[in-house]
Amino acid sequence: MRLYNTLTRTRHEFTPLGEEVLMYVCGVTTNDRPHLGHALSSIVFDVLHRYLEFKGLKVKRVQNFTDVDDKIINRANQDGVTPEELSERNIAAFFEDMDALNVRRATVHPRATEEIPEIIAMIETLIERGAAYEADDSVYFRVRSDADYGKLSRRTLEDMLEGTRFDNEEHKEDPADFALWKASKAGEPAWDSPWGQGRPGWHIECSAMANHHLGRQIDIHGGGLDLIFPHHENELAQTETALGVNPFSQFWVHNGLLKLAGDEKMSKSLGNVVTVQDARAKYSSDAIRLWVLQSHYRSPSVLIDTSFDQAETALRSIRIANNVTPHSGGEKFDATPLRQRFVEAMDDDLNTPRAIAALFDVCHAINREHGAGHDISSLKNVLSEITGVFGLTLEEPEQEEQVGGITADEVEQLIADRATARTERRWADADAIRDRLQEAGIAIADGPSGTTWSRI
RNA sequence: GGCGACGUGGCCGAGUGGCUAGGCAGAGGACUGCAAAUCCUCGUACGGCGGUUCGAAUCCGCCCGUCGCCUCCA
Repeated sequence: MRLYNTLTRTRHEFTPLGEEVLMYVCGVTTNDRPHLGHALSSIVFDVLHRYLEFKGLKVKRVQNFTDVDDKIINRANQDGVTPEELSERNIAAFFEDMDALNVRRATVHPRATEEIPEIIAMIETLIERGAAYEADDSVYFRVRSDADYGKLSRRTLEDMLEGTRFDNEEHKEDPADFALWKASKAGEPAWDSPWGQGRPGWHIECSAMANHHLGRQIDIHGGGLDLIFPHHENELAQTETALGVNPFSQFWVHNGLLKLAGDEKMSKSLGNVVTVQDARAKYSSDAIRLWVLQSHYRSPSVLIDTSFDQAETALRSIRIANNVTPHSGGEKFDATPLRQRFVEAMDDDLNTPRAIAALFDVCHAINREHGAGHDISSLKNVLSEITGVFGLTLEEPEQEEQVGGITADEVEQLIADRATARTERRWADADAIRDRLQEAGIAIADGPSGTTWSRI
């Protein structure tokens, strides 16, 4: 398959370096519950993982938690809890939300605070190599020591310095240098280090965790577009310098960001953050995933008020096709060309919108060919392969028993009553029963072999 | 200021030179007692102005508009 690589700004053929695909995806900072942007990113890399497995590859995926930083400390103080408690709570929330969205867990979910020895060791290596220096109990990366610095975000140090105000309160040699280790203030979480009590900088965590769990060179490094600079630029510089490897990651894969109607960015300051919890209270995980996958992963995804409703409606037709039971006999329909369309779309830089078009065509073919008396078992197999890669469960939405909630037995009884009314041509009575069922959230369909029903 | 992305039919959203995207909404038809679902058919879209070309949504130039990053960020 071909994948777009932010480092080269082109698409090229993806081949893992070793027997297993090594993939590192930047996870969340545990200062709050996950929002839809986190869900979007997690779903994208979950689908990439699933698709690589579909292609027969073994995948080891690591997704970290940044569980110590300024935002966590501030938020914990504000909420009157310890940073550890806050992180613990939000890590639990992350798993709760992502599990609900059917995002498969990574092979390893390391936490920065549990990787302090690895982080310190890497910082020491950087100092030994002359790429880092201690100043005022903190340690900084010497950006000028890396001739390649800026290659991922394609900006030069001059670009960065121009038009940017660096705070120079710290004792940096160069304003563009960044912290590897931060001396802690009183009352802040702190670990012992050769430079005194402190905590790791943001970027070095990922370098250390990727190295610890995946090795010195990896295949795919993922994250949101907003992480390219400075996070990934710095992570790349550190790792390539410390480990003497180039490239640290074959592919840098970045997902586009979630936007709201009116091209507005979702952000705390605008007060428009939609949490995963809020979204899944109203919509199925399938609808959220389908919405995410209906636009290309590198494009910005614009969430409008009808987005999830549209996805729910679209999903119903996929479920209907999924519920069709193939005839045992009949001419066999060959689903290979449709499967091929799916594969070609996914092979082309994970083009899920085109892959979804193939999925809907599979659904239409199921209905059409089954209606024509053909054997659709191969279509059903392809449908299940595709929905598996997309992580769609196709479960009927669990609906609370509505006002005048109704049991299955009662539904069967009402349908029987209606059948009687229909044979007696009492159409008004029959329609009244149908209306009543509809109000209770039951849809019925009259088919050649009788009436079937489902909760809507 | 630097770097980058984008502007597609009512809405969402694929598509990098000729060949059906797809979804939602809508219209007509088939089926049905009527529906629902399903199936068939339909919209001839590509910000504007030029240019290149036999041919452009797709390449080039200019203009208009929108957005992202530039040490909080998936």
